[in-house]
Amino acid sequence: MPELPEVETVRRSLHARTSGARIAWVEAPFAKCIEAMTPDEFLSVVRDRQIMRWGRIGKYLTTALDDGAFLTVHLRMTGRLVVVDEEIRQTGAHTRLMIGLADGRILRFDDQRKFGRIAWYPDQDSLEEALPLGPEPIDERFGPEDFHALLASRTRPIKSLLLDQRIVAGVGNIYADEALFYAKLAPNRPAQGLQPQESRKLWLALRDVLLRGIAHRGTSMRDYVDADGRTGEFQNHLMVYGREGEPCLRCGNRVQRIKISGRSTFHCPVCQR
DNA sequence: AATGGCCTGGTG
DNA sequence: CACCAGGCCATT
Repeated sequence: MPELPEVETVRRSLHARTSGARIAWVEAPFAKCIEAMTPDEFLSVVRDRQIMRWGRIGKYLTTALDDGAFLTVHLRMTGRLVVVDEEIRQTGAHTRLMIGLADGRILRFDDQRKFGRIAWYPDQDSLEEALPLGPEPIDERFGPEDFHALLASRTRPIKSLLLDQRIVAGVGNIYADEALFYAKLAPNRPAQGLQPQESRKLWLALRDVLLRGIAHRGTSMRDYVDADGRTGEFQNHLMVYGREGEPCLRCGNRVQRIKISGRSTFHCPVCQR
């Protein structure tokens, strides 16, 4: 499930492979994956444009084109954006969109569950307006007091806030559970009940686990691979996520699974308080 | 704030 | 055969 570290890993591999490439053609076996446009309309705005650089905002991949326009790609659950070297238009079973590059390669968007979306924006302002996201937790300008202020006025469980992209951008189910584990906080604690020293611990844990996720090139539970088709390896370093019934790696008690905001939530009821 | 819909492959 | 996974959006 691509969260901030996975999307950042894809961004890096895409940038290394496709910056400077020119778009030649588009084919959309699943037209709905393009937001608010038909495939023909999409082709008309991206044709012959050069991909300048790949960026990331929260879980959105962004790409700047040479005419000032931007594309965004959201992989949602099962989306993959891979660069295919063969000139053959080889279609995978779940290929939803192909962006043909002038050099013969293909930027292929595969998505088993059809949740992922690509969008085009004429400029940076319209892009930012369309994505009302909170601050990046790994942004240097995002301090512990900023984080505490976001939590102070809210009654929802702390985990719900971590998952809310308008509060902080990029955190999903895996890294939320991991950060709460490292901060030793129960996921259902009301956000406003956190003491400044507790929110500071969570701030630290969140940044740490996201940066380590990036360093390990993301978590591959089932579908996730980067633009080169490589899996990540942070799944080998998870403390609680997916470990229901197994011993807590800190205290030995059983990891429990509960539901918060309709999401499976893995935690240790003994050392997370 | 909580719930349902979008989706499809895998599981019980 | 029913149900679950889950990010995000729309609806209540």
